[in-house]
Amino acid sequence: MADEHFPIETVRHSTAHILAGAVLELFPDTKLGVGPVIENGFFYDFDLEHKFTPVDLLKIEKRIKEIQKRKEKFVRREMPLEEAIAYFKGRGQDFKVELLEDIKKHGTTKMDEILHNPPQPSLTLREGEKISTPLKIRGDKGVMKVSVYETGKFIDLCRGPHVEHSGQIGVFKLTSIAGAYWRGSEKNKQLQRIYGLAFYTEDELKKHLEMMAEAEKRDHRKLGEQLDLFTFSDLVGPGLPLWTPKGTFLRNTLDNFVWELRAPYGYQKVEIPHITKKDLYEKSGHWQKFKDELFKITTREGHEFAMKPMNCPHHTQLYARRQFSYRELPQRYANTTTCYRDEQTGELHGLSRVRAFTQDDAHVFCRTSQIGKEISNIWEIIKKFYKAAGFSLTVRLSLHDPAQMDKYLGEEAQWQNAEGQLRAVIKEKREKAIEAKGEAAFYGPKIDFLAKDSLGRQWQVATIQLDMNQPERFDLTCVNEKGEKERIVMIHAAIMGSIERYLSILIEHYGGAFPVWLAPVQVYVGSVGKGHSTAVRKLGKMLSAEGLRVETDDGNDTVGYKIRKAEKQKIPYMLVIGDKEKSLRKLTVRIRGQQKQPQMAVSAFIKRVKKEIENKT
RNA sequence: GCCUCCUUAGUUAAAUGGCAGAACAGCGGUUUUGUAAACCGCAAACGUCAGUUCGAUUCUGACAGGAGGCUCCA
Repeated sequence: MADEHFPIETVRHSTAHILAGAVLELFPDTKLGVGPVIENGFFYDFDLEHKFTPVDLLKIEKRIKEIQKRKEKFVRREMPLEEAIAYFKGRGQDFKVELLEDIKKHGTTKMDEILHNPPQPSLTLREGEKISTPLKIRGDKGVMKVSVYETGKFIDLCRGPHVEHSGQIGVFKLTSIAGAYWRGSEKNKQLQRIYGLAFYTEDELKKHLEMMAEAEKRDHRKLGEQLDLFTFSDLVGPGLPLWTPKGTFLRNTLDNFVWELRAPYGYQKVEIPHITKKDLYEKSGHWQKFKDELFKITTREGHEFAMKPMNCPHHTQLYARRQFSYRELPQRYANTTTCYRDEQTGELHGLSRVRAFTQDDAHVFCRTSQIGKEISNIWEIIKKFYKAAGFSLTVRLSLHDPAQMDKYLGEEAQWQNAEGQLRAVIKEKREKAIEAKGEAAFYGPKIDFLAKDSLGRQWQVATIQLDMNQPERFDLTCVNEKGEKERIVMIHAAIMGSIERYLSILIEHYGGAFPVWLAPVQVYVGSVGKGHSTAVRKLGKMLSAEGLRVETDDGNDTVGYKIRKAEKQKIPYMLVIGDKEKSLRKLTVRIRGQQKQPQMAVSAFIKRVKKEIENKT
């Protein structure tokens, strides 16, 4: 058990240090990268000839435990920069030297910006520790100094703070070995990264491991196969899911739900081809930015086409078909349609990252004065949609990064304006949003929605994007009250984002046990014995006629076996028909995941199921 | 794309430098069953292509596919 007087980040960070120390003891020639704190634990990057194996992880764990017993003190020392450079150079710690040289040149290692999950160093210090976060310190005589921490023979460049001695590090477990580029750039050398978990107590670690095991059980790739929802084929290719009847049912049902929610707000369905001449993307700006990720097609006459990686440019051409009056605006075009992106093979993952995905996309073409109302409406749709599945939403305002304007279309002033518009909507709606610099799309700022699932994990889901660039590029206008051409704006609104990705989240959220309204099969009807087939079929027909999705089974298996099959398919209701139910006056109803079997009349059962469908529970 | 690891029936999986053993699912039969696995039988697999070897599912390499990361993500 770790000392709870220290913030958990400190405990994790110190654990990372001891990990590095243990690796150095076991593999003395190791060069050290960096070892920050991440969610639930830490990692440390190493460079050495030897390739770590899972057996090494056990050895390293053992050595860490030994160091733990030694209770080695974390001693903070301040060294003049030059001395530190010489020191780490002498030990062959080239990466540390590189970091120090950077401090010398730029005054910072820039590591925080580079790391994907920048550690949030805690400012809480233990008593008697005066200096905290700044890694570099300007000494009294103007000599630049850095802080190093010494534990036993191991010394690391570090801003601290740390626990007092190695006996106080966290209850930990080394979880995996992975490759990671030095400083996060694929141009650099790839180091070996060891990931670890660390908590205050055994109990917390155990709980976390249990959560991970539960997440693994719910892995949508596994459940997708078990529940027969989708599949992949080596002949078709990676990242190209094929949808079974049950999976297709889920897709359509979700899409219909979105459509139902959109209907009151005046959306109209449109349809577009899935390929285009490259000219469209040259004009939109996508070609220059994303040409490597496009699936390209050359026609027999030598013209270059591309599969559409998104729908907005096509939709602009729908709007551009004629001149609209301000009276006809907003024009709201909704389109559930598949997009294609040539993702790197290493990035593909189940349904969450694929090469062919279906967007529930909509574009609102409106006047600047209409932005607030339109975004507010989309926001309402999103809230209703995610509430139905029991997700709690967090909102993020994704802004541009003024330091990297080359990443974006348009001018700084235009961005300021667009972002101001979004802030105004958020304020007017009295919603809370965290602001995130550099998370914007290249054509405009976004309001992103993050959903927390039943295991407490957060996923980015819906997004509303304000685009002032593409209307400019495609010269989209309306005629205003004065008879002048007025520049319009475009709002991108996806509720699920991608159906594939949303389903991956939904499958894991429900653990495959979909609510009745979504379940591909809602009711299972099985027979007890030979004489009950007719009654089973009759009831099946009766329930189907009521619009329920029923699977009947009068095979010659035992009742226990039939129930097992239905439970494994996570069918919400199971009915067994035997002598007792032959008359169909009273049904014995088994509810998924429950042992009790309430008795009810057929009509009462139908009423109950229909009510659940109605309420989407 | 990069790093590490993996690839045996539909699925889960065992063993092996010299015939690949099983479970579940499937199919055929027996049984007619009361809420998470009745019984018997049958069929079905070493990802692909090279190399080493008398002989390769096993060793080596390439390719394909997968896993965990990294990079990327309109």
